[in-house]
Amino acid sequence: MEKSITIKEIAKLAGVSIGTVDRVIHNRGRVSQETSDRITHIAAEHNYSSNVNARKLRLNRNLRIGVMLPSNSAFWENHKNGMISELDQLDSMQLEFFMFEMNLDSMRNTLQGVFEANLDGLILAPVFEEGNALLLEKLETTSFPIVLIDSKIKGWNDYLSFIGSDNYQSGKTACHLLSLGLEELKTYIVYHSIADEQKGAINARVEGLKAMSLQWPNHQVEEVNLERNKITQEELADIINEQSRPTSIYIPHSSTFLLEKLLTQIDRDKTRVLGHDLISENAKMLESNLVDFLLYQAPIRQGSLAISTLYRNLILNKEIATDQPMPIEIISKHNMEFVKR
Amino acid sequence: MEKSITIKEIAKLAGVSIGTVDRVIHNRGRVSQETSDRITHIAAEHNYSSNVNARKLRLNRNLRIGVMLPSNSAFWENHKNGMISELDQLDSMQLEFFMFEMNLDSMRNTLQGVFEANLDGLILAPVFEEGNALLLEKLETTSFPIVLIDSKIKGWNDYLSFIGSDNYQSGKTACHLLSLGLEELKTYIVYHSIADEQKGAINARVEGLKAMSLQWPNHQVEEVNLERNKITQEELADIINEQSRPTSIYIPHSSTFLLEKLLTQIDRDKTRVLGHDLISENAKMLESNLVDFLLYQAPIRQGSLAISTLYRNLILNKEIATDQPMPIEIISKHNMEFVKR
DNA sequence: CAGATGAATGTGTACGTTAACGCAGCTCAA
DNA sequence: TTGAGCTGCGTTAACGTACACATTCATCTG
Repeated sequence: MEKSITIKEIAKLAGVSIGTVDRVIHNRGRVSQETSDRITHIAAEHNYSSNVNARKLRLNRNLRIGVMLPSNSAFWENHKNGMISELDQLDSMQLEFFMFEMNLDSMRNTLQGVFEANLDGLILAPVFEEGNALLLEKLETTSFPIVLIDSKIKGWNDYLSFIGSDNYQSGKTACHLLSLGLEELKTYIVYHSIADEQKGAINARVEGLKAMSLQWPNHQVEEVNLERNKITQEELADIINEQSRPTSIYIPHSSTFLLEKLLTQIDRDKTRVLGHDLISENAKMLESNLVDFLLYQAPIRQGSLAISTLYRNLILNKEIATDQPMPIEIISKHNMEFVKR
Repeated sequence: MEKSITIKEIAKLAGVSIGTVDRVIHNRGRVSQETSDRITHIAAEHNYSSNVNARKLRLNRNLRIGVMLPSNSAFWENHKNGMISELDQLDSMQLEFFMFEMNLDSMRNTLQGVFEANLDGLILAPVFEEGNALLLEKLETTSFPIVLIDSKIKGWNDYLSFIGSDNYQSGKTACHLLSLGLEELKTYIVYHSIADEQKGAINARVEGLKAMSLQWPNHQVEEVNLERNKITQEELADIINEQSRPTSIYIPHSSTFLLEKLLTQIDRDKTRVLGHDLISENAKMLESNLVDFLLYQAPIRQGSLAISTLYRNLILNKEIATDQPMPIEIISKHNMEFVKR
């Protein structure tokens, strides 16, 4: 943390005024090539970086950070809360939310808003895959840093940082927890009311679980989509209860709480249940022992990390890791209250 | 984030110069009571808070943060790394380490160093209980903020913030994981080479596990202290293997890795194993399936949180939560690589 | 050759806070 | 009576950056 050289010192070394140095540093032109080179060289040599406080004092304005998320989903509330509370702990930044629906028109509109807003940075959850082409068009022309959250965009890696967890791996973790201590197992992967924006994550999780289950011949896996298979929760409960083997239910998305009927009617002594995401409805189900574990990607922390990432980049001028993987947390009734931070 | 009033504005409102306002704010005296009251009143009314950037620019010095930890323990390495990497992401602070041994003389010496060092803040792990009286003496006279990490000090609550996890609760979590899916269970709590500074934590964990096990009559718990009971790992392995019931081994401290002999000789199909702390030796044991789970209190995050807490308090002048509980993380082979951050 | 043009560079000021310094006017002991 | 010291206050120079504006000087135009 040695002090960096100042523009004043550079000016003296280069034999010019600080105005000239300033023009070079912000390349605002109007400086001869010669002088410019000399200054650039000196700055590099002493690895100049601008004094954060002086700059902030001088500019005396908030950076405007855009947040572009799907609207109307409990899933993103925690991310938002994380961002807001982190912001509250920092300074010099303000948030502007741009919510989009999962369709092309909405995406187009929202994008227009985002890129007219004259932002200094953007936090983006590119979970609407069909809209990514639209996104890419715009993203390629931007100059401000972009933090991707939850998902990446195929074929584009000009982002500042990615924050998210590895869903494939969390599927494997799920498998491990479900089969722990058992000699044979039948696992039902149950889908119900899946939100579009979660589809990518769900697929990866299921693939992870399946891959892991193959390593162990006594573990049979079956997928049940309540809507598509036209089966009620009661009917499924009956099927599960008829199984002679130990069974487990894996719900690879956040709407675990919608399966209350199913879970109250199965034989919980014989069936282990694992869901995703610690939203409050799901927390209640842990509490009442309807669910054994939830896997959790710490959305509050993801949100706060997204903000602090931009703070560190834009305000403190720090290097940022391209990938910031989030841990997959295993939540049981007993550690849940400590996880919410 | 509306802008606060500036001293210049206060000065104008109070009809005095900024110098006077400054003296009042930093109560450096030499101001009449009348004037002082008037200024205080105006400042409060407009809830003045000093501009962080201007102050930092003016002072232009690093805050000196002391870190007081037990020396020579792998357990604290992660905390330190967390602090250092967080510091690297911030600015205006520098660390000074003061390590102590677990005896009164060392504690006395270290304390002397700490309080002669003219610090602006302190991060303290008060894990040497016998030394707490010594600590208290000094702490009561200090003016700088203190962040407690890992443990609190009985009868003293004048700290800025406490960062740590609930060991009693993590014992309960352990019990839950160990008994999951089983109809009866014999759990061996195994102690081996306990470091003094972990004793408090260990007791709480064991209490948590025992309390939880009482809720379930088929769960019998036995404690084995390898040193005190003069029993070898091989002998214990034999005893465990003779059990007809399913068994589990709970190691409530970080030196799980020292029990390799025991763990290689037990029947792993019948015995579930749970340890603490994701130090690299333990990680290897997860990897090689000698251990099923590790409970983890995220020391890297504790370290970085301690630093950012002081940053937010000292530099950004933010309110700080008195308690910052850390989640108890459950680590298995499959999510471990994502936890190390 | 006066005057305009424009490129290259210097100057001045502001951002808000801090703290050293200075200046009256006063008290009080030598 | 003098001057040392105190009280209450104002003034001012930094801190480093950013940017509007001013200055210089060479070149070009009519």
